[in-house]
Amino acid sequence: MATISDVAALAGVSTATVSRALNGKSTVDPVLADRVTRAVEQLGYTPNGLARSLRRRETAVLALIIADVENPFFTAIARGVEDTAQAAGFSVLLCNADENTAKERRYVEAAVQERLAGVILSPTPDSDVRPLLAHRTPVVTVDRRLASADCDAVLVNSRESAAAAVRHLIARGYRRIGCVAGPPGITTADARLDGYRDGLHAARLTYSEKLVHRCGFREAGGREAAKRLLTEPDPPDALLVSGSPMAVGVLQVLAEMGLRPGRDIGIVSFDEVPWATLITPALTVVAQPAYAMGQLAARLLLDRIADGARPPTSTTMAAQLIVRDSSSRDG
Amino acid sequence: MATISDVAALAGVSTATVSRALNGKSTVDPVLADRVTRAVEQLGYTPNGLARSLRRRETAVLALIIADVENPFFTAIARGVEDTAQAAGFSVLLCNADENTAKERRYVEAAVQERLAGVILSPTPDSDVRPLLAHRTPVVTVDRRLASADCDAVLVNSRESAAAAVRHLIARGYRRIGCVAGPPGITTADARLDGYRDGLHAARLTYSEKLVHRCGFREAGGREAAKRLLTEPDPPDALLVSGSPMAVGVLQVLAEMGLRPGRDIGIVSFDEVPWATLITPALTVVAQPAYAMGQLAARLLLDRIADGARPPTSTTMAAQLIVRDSSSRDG
DNA sequence: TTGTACGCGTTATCAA
DNA sequence: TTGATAACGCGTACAA
Repeated sequence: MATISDVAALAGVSTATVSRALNGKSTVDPVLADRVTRAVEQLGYTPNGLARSLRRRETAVLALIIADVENPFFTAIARGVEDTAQAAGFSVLLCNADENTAKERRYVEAAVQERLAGVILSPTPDSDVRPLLAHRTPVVTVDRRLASADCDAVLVNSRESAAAAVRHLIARGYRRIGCVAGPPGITTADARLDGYRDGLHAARLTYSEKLVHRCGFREAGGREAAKRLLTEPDPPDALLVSGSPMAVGVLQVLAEMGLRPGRDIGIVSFDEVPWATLITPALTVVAQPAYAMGQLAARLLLDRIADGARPPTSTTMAAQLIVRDSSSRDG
Repeated sequence: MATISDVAALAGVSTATVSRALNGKSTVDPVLADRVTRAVEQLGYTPNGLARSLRRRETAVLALIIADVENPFFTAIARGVEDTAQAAGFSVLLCNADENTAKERRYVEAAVQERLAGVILSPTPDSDVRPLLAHRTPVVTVDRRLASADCDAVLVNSRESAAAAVRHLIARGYRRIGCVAGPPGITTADARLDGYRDGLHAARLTYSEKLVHRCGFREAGGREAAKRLLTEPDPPDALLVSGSPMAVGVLQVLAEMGLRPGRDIGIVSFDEVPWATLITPALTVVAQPAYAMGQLAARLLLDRIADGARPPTSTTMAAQLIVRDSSSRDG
């Protein structure tokens, strides 16, 4: 593969001149610049990004470490990150941690090794970002917050929106409201559960552990939770569900049991999905601004890459309750 | 940040020994190896992947360039690629080309610059992989085929499965079958349209351009197509749809027009989705083995990275028609 | 404005 | 087995 020396030789100039001509830093004689351009074309020369990064001591690559690539919420974040990064000339290394601490750790270490410019992470309870901090790699968390929070965070008002969802269900006449929550320790899961309690409390309804099931965020978790909660002696008459893959599982079980959302059991789920209005009754959701969250996370990270000294910020974005018929008795 | 020299100095050995101790290539005196290990820990040393790649003249990073990160079909591919790559010690740079030639070209050039080990690509009609081939970067196409096909390809029997879907609709009594197809030039879109014609032809049904609408693969495309086809004088009584985001658009329009899938209009869509059984009637689909396609594409690429000389292969995987009620008059 | 020469942090070669 | 040293390909002082 052609190197800068080959170009220099063919153009009859020094490598320094080639470098300058290509990077347009210093001014070079138009005649020489032209010779360089020709030589580049003739040789099909492409600068070696590795050598360049090594020399410049910086990379134009971000890592985005998310819990599940197949969850539309996270892919929307990814698109937001990617669009923003791309516009700034950065690439994005998408890492699927798969809710798996070991995989996440490998990715964190790879990010350090490859000297990536920064990392956007949706952390789990056992996330360890110390390798990143130790090497001064900027970190921004998205969706979830880190216990040892010494970095920027982009969050959603999960607690408030969960409470609002519960209040909505109560207003619609549901009284025995259950909660399908994510695993303990995951900050959004905990926050939504807190909001759920807040909502009950505000209406003087009593909280019961029998109405709560904590499970994985995927379809299987939703199935498991629905089966468990709905076969109890005194089952809930409504459910707050903590994500769209979970909601798929819950809705499947309801169908199998012959329960109709809305009429038989009120349903509100986190995350807007394209099929929300295709099912009958349509699904009431708490829509999180995933794309905007990704954009903001990327902007914060790029910002911090440019200025490492800025104090950490924490931004909370508002989710929006979209009322449809799955939370209405006559839906 | 600590370098290999720092480690060498602290351990009282040469950098060569440190390198050998860390890479376990040659055998080193256990005593020295131990001193190195301590020094590494004490300094929090992490090898510089850039310098290593530069010296070794190879990278352990693949690029996956796909048309749309928010399309579940592609994210399933991505997961297959990622799992396989990860197991082999490779990272995956996920690039969202967004059905946009310019973005794709930037990514292709970045792959060359960064000397990535290989590229997996779902090409558009104007994809240009010459920069990759020119630099001997291995390429595997997935889902779609490249005109100038000098690389491995992982495909689906799109034409046959489209024909099978049409035969199924005919067997269910639909006679005026329409097709919502992707943009011209995209090989899967063209193949599915060919299969659609095959299916009609086998049943001696006449093909009419009035029954075909070509549009983008996203929700908006599906909406546009459905509106157009269903407001014609003699509208279709069934539709073959070329992907799940498209299907969402089509189904929305049907709902708005008060048409019930199955009874009023038979529907078969490409790509299995988790919500297929949640809608009423449940959606008949042509399920493509996306995850397996991703796995295979990654394996082929890794294989070719190891042995560039192997002749190009083309693998076709079978899609599966999953019959549900949206293609049944009494569904 | 241009060229020389050095260093970025590794790994590989070659002697010892 | 170990160490000194030369690349890998580029950017950039510094001198001309």
